[in-house]
Amino acid sequence: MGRGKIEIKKIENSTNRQVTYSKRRTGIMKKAKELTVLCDAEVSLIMFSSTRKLSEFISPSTSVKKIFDRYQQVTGKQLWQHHYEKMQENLNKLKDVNNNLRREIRQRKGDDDLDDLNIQELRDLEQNMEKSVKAVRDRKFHVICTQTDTSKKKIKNLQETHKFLLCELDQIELGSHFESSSFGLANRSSHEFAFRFQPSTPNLQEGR
Amino acid sequence: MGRGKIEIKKIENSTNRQVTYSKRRTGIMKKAKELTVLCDAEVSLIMFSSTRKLSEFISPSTSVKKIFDRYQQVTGKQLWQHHYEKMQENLNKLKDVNNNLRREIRQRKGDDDLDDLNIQELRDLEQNMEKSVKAVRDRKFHVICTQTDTSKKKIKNLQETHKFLLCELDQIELGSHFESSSFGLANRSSHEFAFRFQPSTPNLQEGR
DNA sequence: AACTATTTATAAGA
DNA sequence: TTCTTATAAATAGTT
Repeated sequence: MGRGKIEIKKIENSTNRQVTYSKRRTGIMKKAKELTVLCDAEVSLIMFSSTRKLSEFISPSTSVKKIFDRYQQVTGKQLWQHHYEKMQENLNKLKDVNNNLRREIRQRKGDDDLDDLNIQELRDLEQNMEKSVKAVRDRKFHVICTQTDTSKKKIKNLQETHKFLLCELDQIELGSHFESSSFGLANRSSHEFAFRFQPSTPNLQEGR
Repeated sequence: MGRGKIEIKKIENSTNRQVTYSKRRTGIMKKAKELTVLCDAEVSLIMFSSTRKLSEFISPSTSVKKIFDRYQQVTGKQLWQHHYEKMQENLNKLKDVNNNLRREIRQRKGDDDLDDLNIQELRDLEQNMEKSVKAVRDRKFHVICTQTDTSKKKIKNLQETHKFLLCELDQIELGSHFESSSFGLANRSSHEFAFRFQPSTPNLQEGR
């Protein structure tokens, strides 16, 4: 339909191809619309040009998602469904595991769910829990011991620092007496004290 | 394009509509094919007739899935993605919950994971577990008591039955002596015994 | 983007 | 559904 008949094969001239695409795209879109209206059909027409540009026509009564869901139903091609179902399955499995874990915790908490256990199961559970309490208690003792140990060391450290300070103080007081009596500069001694006090106890803060 | 011009509106005559659909479907499919070949385009044409019959044309170089994936990419319309992401989110949440539950159980089992707890948490856990063990123990005792109780009742029941049987036996033996001595029918006594024995102990089986 | 000669699609009828 | 055919519509090549 045109000035001359053309062979249906790829148009090699890029410009020509583009022009033809544009013209025919308009044509096929019109056809799709007419089909929709005349025949009460649902049409989805999606086109990508060789330059990857998207054009689409969807019957107003529907949507791409609807068309596609229906397409999947009819063809039986699952495409995403598989992925989906696997996920759902996973979800349910996790839920199950979750419920079992919760139940175990409830039993171990003695909340309820104990009614389902028979005497032997109760005995086992009790024994198991005794063992567990012991483990927790052991761990607690261990922590306490460690802390006690640390405390002892701290105290020892502090005592030594204290002793050292007393020593220093003695020396300072001796010096101060000497200085003030020799040169009469007693009001300068407090500065001297402050100056010498701080740098000689650098590990006071570190004794954590 | 035909013997007469037609208005583009729904063809009310069902048969006509069907015929037109069939003809135009062929036409639009041909157009889609030509577009694909001539212009090196990727086309997806999906149609549902008013009778819900599916027809499709997909460019040979692609597939419905590819076309739709690309469509989603280009349009940004996510379609299924939302559903998907929600599911994934759910899955991750469940996994987290799961891990926390597992950790709690491990702590309650004293397996490991106790290293993360400080002294106060350990104390609380220990106390909590002591309480739980008590609950389990109580439940065990309760079950034992119930069982003991049931046993006692069973025994009592059996004892009474036994007593009753002895009583009956005595009477039978007395009767038997009397009968056999008075009328000399000693060989009939065994039947009488069997007859009277069974119906007089109907609750023997019920003592479970 | 418009024109138009020609091909193509198709409405109506068989 | 298919064929026929008159006619409407689409479009290739041109401007």
